[in-house]
Amino acid sequence: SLCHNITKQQDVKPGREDLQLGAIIHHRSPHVAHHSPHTNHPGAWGATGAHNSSLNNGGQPINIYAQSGFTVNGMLDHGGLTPPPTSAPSQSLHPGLRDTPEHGDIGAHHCHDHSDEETPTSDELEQFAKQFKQRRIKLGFTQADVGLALGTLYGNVFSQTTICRFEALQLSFKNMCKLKPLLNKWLEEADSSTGSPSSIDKIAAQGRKRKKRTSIEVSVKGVLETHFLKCPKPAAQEITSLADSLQLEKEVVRVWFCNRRQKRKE
DNA sequence: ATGCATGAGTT
DNA sequence: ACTCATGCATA
Repeated sequence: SLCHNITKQQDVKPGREDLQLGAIIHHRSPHVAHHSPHTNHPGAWGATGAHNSSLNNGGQPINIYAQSGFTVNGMLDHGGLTPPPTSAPSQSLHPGLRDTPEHGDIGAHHCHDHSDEETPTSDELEQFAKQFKQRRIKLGFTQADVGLALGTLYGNVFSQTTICRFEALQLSFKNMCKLKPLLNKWLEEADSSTGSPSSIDKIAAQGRKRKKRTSIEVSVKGVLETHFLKCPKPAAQEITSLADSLQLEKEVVRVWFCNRRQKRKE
């Protein structure tokens, strides 16, 4: 629900005006091995390797996934290391909703005005995201570094993906608002920190079995796209028949539509 | 950077 | 069964 005003320009534009100042960060890149060439295979949940984003050793895919809990649709064993603390209120905010409307605060008088506590506007978020990225790069940190730092700093770890999406404004307005304060704090802490950071503890792993990512052929995607334009929210039965005709698992098609819808809102 | 997937909370 | 926040794995 952010992209309305925010420039979500058609991606893929090599040279953006954005400055990648010569901050050449080398750091050890976490990319690892690839494996089995065969793509999807209904019902095959290979244990996937997980690696440590930062300090990855020899490149050995450390398999942290246990054999125990499955995750077949809906059922789950909760094992996630989701940081429990902080925020809990996840009130729905309508997709199309813009700035948060002011509430008539009766009796609630907040006289302190910190740097920014109030909900930012889309433009402010855009500004911040841009600035954030620049400084992050100048300071020599990767997106993954930041995500990890947020964890050691505030207990909420985030992935490289999320930081990336934040910078690219690809999160919902609400989500952007939630993360901004954290990233802002990290930023302050980042350039002012001289050499105090220690922090290298994060509980290792938990077991989780994840379905191998299905690779949908381009031609098939085309068909899905076409259907999406006509009906972005197909009924269960339509999904079933569509999946059947495309020779995909129903679940895969269902998820595809969910993700497609979500993407549209970004 | 992005595609498909998971899971908690809603509808 | 959906939305939303989030992330592993991969391009």
